[in-house]
Amino acid sequence: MGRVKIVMEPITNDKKRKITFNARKQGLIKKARELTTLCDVNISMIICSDDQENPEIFPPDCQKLNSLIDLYKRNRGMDPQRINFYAISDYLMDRKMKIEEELVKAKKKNLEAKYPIWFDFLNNASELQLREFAFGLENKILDVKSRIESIKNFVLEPVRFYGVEDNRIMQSWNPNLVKPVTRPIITPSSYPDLLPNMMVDEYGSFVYEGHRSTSINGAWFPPDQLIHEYFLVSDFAS
Amino acid sequence: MGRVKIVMEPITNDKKRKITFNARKQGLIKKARELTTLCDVNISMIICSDDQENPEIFPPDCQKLNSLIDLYKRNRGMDPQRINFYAISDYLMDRKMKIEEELVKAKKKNLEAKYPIWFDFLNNASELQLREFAFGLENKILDVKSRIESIKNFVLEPVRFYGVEDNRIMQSWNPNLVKPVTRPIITPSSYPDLLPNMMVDEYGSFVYEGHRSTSINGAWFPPDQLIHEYFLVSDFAS
DNA sequence: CTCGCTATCCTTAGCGC
DNA sequence: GGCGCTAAGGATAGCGA
Repeated sequence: MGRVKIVMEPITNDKKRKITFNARKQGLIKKARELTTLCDVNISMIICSDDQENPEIFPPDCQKLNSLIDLYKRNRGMDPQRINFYAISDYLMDRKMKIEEELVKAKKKNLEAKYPIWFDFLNNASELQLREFAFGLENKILDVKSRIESIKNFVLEPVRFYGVEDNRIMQSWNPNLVKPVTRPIITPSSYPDLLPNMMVDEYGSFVYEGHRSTSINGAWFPPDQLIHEYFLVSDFAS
Repeated sequence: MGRVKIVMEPITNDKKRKITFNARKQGLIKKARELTTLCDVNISMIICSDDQENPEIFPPDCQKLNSLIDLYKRNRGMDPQRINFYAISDYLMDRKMKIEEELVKAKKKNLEAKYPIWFDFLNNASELQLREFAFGLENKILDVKSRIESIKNFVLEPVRFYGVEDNRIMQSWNPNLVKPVTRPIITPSSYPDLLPNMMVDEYGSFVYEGHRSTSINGAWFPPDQLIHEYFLVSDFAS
């Protein structure tokens, strides 16, 4: 966009937010219209801002909007097994995009630098230093890649729900099969970047929207580590 | 977008359409997510393609989607006066954007030419020719401007519904007050660029989705001319 | 508030793997 | 099918009228 790169966080300035809202709303609707035209698909959209009295809709024809809503409700809306499946994946999608953005930024920086710093470094470093440095870099790359992959896989499939019973990790595709926790107690302060609604129950499990998540050997795992851990233990769990 | 300018018409090539659909769907969802984050608004979206079994939704959390649909239904969906108001405005929005695109293109062309042709023309033309030419240009500009304005005003407000009774134009904000036509008969072939579903009834009125539009003194008016005509006669009609 | 402008960032069509 | 790349078109933040 123009002039500066935009950081993805709520705009606090009222006037600026309103202007941005109108501009981007127009853009969004144009994109939806284009997708509809180009690919012959049906799109319905409801945009609801506190500043506006009425929700904005696309397409402008109410009947088409309603018929698509009905179609959706018939296919999926009434299926209780699907409800809430994507509650966490939304959060993870943000994380994934942020990580990928960082990767792209890092790549770009390297390209822009075009190695002049590298040659200086090479001339002044011992072989051991170089090996250590390369090893550290490779580890970092692997780390980032595996985190991206685990998040990607996790997002592409429906979210699994986790619980802990008798020191074994329980997981299920159906939230109803994971024993719900009735009394959430503590918000874990050691991980301030956790899901805002995530809490810890009296058994030491993560709780999200009434269902247990997991803790392993008494250690707390932020959601992405938790997923990674799941992939590690899944081989001998099934 | 890349390499070539895209014409806004359905993509017939199956593979290409699918690829474009996926790419643009991603983009659309990203834009929706950004708007949500930046401006703190609620957006719900259902994307339904024939190629996919399930409709794609945004946000991925069904509950949020459902609650926004409910909010919309409470506010507007049940209001019969609003149903169908925007059926024509969708078409007009396309027309408006096409006209504006042409304007921009023409402007650009003039700028790029940077007047060399003009000076040649000026040197070889008589004063009368110049005056006539200027007059013609001014008229064209006014014409385009008024068409854009009328379409713009029309789109910004709810669509009015038209009918003809006793040689007088009838218009109403409520489609139920315009006498519906029960037997649509002829598709007007003289205006191939009319709304695809628009037809002419036995009384010589345009018919769109069961409601009369208008004809004046036996002449057919394409939708935008029709609107222009409405604004001209409205002064002494009320 | 709306419009136009412009610099800059973002999206994406086409291509190759 | 997907991924990565690149060039071109498109969107838009900030500003001024």
